[in-house]
Amino acid sequence: MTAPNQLSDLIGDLISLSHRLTRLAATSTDSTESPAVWRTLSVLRDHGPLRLGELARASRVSQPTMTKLVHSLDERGWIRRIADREDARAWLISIDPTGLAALAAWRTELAETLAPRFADLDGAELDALARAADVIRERLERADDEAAAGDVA
Amino acid sequence: MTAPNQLSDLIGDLISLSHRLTRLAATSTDSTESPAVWRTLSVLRDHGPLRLGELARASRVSQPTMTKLVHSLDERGWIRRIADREDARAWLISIDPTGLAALAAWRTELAETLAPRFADLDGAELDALARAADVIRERLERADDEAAAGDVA
DNA sequence: TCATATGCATAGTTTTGCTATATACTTCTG
DNA sequence: CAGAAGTATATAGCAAAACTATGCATATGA
Repeated sequence: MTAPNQLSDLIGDLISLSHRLTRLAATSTDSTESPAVWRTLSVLRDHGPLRLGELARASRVSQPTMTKLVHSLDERGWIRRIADREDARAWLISIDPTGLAALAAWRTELAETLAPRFADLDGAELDALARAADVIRERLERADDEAAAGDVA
Repeated sequence: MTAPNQLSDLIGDLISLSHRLTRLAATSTDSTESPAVWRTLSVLRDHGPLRLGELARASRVSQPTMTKLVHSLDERGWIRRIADREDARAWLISIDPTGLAALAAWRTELAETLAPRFADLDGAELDALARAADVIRERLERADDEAAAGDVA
């Protein structure tokens, strides 16, 4: 059965599969970086510069956790802290070209490791994966926006 | 662009999105259980009874970690340890009806929380998600089998 | 200007998972 | 059949990652 008619089952399956896929990725590369590092860099790459608090919400970690993460990313030179001229308490965190390169390298390594498993996909399957990725990305962004509600107005 | 022509980009995107979706799920429910609990129960539900070591590989954790997990699941009554009559060192771990119910309850809670975000999907999008889930599941099982290579023959 | 709110940093703890190793049983060899 | 080697799980101890609570500096508004 390709299409469960219960949205609810589909969501449950997607989450479980995501868990397992995440673990597969985590154990597939030699990278010693935590998943949070790549998640954070990915968010920065997709969104552009964000305040530390916004970044924490988008990456779904607490603010203190993001403070630590940003610290370690900064030491590596993978991000840049730009002082917010409009608010001396705040920083804008932006991904450095070095970080972008590190992210790209990780994605390449991951793809090389996993590609064999996905090499035999036909066009329709590839298309389904790409469409699914788009849908999920869109819903995640929406969730981020809602989590940050109040910032904008 | 709906279909990146680089498989490699698609894989990178899927992994990043999985990370974020996993975090979204983790912070969306009131469940105090670790993701590993649900991942393990899901694997048991899909595969049926497995040896502890096989379960560790399928759930992508080390064997000692799975020993602890199984211990805590056992205390809760969510799984059963069945002595393997053919090998006194080994156990077959099977999901208990209670565990199945707990898993179902978590999936329901998750679906109720997340369904609003996915409520406006059209048929084609739903189909793409379902097909993507099938493809990913298949590749994960294949990865599991390879990790356990040697068991069968 | 003082009170309150907000953004980030720090401290300390809990959770989760790991590596290394021990124990018990099985299997193979002579 | 004894003993060596291998395999399945358990235990010990440690490292990483994320949390809550709280502190400090700046902003905002009466």
